Amino acid sequence: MAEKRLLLIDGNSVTFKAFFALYTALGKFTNSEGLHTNAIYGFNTMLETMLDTVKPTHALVAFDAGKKTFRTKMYDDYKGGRAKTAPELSEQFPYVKELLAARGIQTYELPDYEADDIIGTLAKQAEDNGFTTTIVTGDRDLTQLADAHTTVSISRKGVSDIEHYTPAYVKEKMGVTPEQIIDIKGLQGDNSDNYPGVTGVGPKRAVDLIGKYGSIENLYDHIDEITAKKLKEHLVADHEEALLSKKLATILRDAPVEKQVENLVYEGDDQEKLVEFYQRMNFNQFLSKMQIDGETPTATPGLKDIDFTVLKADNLSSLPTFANGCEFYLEMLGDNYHLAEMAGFVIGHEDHWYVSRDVSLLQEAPLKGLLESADVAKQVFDAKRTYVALNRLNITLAGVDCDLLIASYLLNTYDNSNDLGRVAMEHGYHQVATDEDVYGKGAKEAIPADDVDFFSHLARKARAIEALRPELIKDLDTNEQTQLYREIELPMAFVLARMEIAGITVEASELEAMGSKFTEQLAEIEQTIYNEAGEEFNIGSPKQLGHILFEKMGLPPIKKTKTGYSTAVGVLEKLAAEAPIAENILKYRKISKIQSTYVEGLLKVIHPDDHKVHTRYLQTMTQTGRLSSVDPNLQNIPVRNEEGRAIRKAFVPRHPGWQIFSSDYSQIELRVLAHMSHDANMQEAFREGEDIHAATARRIFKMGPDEEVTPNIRRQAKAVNFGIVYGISDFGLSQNIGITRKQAKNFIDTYFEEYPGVKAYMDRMVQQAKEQGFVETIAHRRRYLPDINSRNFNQRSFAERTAMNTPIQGSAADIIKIAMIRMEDAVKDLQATMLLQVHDELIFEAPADEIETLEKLVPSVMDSAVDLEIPLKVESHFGPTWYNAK
DNA sequence: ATCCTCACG
DNA sequence: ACGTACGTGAGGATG
Repeated sequence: MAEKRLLLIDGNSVTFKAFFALYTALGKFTNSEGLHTNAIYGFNTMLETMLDTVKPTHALVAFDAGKKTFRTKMYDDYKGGRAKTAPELSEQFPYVKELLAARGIQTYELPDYEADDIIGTLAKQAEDNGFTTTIVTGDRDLTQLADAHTTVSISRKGVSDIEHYTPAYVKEKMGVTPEQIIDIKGLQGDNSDNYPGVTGVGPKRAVDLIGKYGSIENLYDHIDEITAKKLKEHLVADHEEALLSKKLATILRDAPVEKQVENLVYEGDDQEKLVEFYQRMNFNQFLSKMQIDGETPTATPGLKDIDFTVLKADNLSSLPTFANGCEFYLEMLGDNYHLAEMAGFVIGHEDHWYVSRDVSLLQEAPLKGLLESADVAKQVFDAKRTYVALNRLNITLAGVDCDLLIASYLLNTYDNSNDLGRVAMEHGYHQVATDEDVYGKGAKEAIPADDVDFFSHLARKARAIEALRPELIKDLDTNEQTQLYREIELPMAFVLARMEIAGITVEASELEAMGSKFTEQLAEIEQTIYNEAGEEFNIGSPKQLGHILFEKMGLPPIKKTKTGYSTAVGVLEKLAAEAPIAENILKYRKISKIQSTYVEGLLKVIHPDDHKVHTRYLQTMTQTGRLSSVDPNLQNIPVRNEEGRAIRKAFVPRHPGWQIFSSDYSQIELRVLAHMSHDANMQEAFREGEDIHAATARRIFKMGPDEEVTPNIRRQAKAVNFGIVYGISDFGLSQNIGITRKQAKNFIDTYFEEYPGVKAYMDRMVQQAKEQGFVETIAHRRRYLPDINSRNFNQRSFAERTAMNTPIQGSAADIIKIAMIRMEDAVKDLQATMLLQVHDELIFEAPADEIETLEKLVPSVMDSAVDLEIPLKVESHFGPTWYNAK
């Protein structure tokens, strides 16, 4: 007879474990309907592991039927005092059961009994019928069921870290046999199940006593042998409790379970149901895994076939005119669309899809005309990427009506994936795979050689754009985000595209000259440090450096990181007073940072043909609405110290005699705060044109009108102003300006007394986030804050600070974006070109004779971008290089 | 891949 | 009491 293997799972216990194992990732595990899925996901992970290792022929998952059981009848307070199950968890139970149905596993619950008793009873039945049984649970109590043919598997920390309890392992680990577990629990009680046991007996004594006497009953038969006086007293006094607790701890082997173990045959997955379930839960990894394990290795499960026409030079004329618009997607491998090879495209509408690998067809009629026509509406995913790439083919994309990527980002900033398949799944659409699924990743990433595979994927992308557009557009409207979308973000994409294409000229020779100077300096400092340390080591390794400083040289470790000693700037600065090596390390760090990131980093990305660097602005990345810049990042070129600032000498205009011109908003975030909070005192300071940090200093230090604001006092006030914008905490402020927490708290309290409108604003934002789940900027940009009601102090505090900061930072981002869009039009008759944006600053190149014009024009466009309750202020600078534009 | 450090607003 | 400033990207070391 073939071996019969039974898998029994404690559904409640494992779901609980899974929920808490993935608790920190709770925010990431939600499906498109807002259902939390972390416990379902974790449960399935555990299930996969167990199915793989046990290979069961029979299986069942038992659940608790309700709160009241025969145990609560025996003892009122059984499992009393437990915190209510979090709603994020309880909502997941029905879906765990649905998952199990799709996986071909029966579930069962029995009124008045716990899952444990069902398992105990079935395990007994299985034993009598010659099964080998594996029990899965998160609860150690079930180890009492371990025997020669029954293993109890307990998940430890995560969901895949599983410990297998055989009788021998129980004995080794717990010091008693499985049958004696209940005696142990009888004596020591159980805090989580809330029953007492014997006073003064903990795990250690319980194991000792049971080891010696075998059982509670035998122990009481020999109670006179106990010599420890206090212990004996307690045992006698708590005799009844001990017996009751033992009874409560005993798992039934004869509950009235209606299932017969022979009927628990494991049927295996219902493929169709499971695919549908995974899709609904957004379990893309499990979906991909099915694809790998499944019989049809190239097709993602659940994808239906799609028709397409392959375009060739000789059938281009068969293309429709697309009077009702079309979907268009240009495919390339890799992120950097300035350079990436274009692999193919799809164009079409209403399930007529035209595809090709030959992008040069786009330069032919009628395709070029279609793409360049403002009258043919194009629906795309990532307009900026498409525009820049088409520009390389001398095609100027026009008539873009909808960019699905931007729409999705505005609806929820967490949906910032640049993958169409992923975004589609976020919105519950599953008829398109992710690029990773089709193209692979890492070294194996490639466009499929098979035409059907590749073209189907392209066609599905186009169809997804068409299918998702109406819903997303409607959602934007519901959120009052249509204007943000149509008038800010969509036009912004093209402004950014043109800035990226323009690029900024960087003189390699300048960087190379700096580089050789730095190389010499580094060698020199390196030698000094080796001498001071008494040996050579890798200064760039925090680990080796920590060893040298704090172990070999015995300096006091001021701060620790997760993995060792901190060697961050703050720490080294404190050490510098007593150890000159610290000073040298700081100098070494500073120079090697400039060398590797800026000199070498920039040299690597200068385009050999035009001597420019072409960054990419990520428009759908940040949680606040700011842009970010990559490849290279041109938003963090050094400026705060002179050595680094010199890098800016390499950034020059594209023509000799031209100038770099830069305008920046002065204190834009504090002005936005003054506007949004309507705080009269802060608004007055800005209207009077006061130095806001000095004004704040006068207020929080209660200074008289004739008292002078010293630089140090102003510096402290400035830090408080910054702190306010960040969503202040006394600790953060105290760290930043080196005062005690108490002093910091005083500053903050006084600040809020002096600027009561600001205090009210902060409270209002947190309140709003709690009530509606998100905060908004002046242009209705949203950020959802699911952690705002978290029971975890840290998560909640972070969400609160974010609620205060995001409307400020995000509104400032809104303002400069509006200015940038208007700027293009404002400078269209000039040769001046907008090149860079650095959050509150715009950088241009222009002929010298246009500078005078720009000095008036640029600030006027910037300060009139929005109408606030207080004026915006803009300052301008220019010079022959970026370095000189100060 | 992840941590640490450090560049910017 | 909890452990903290907000938002980013890049390079180097390390597992």
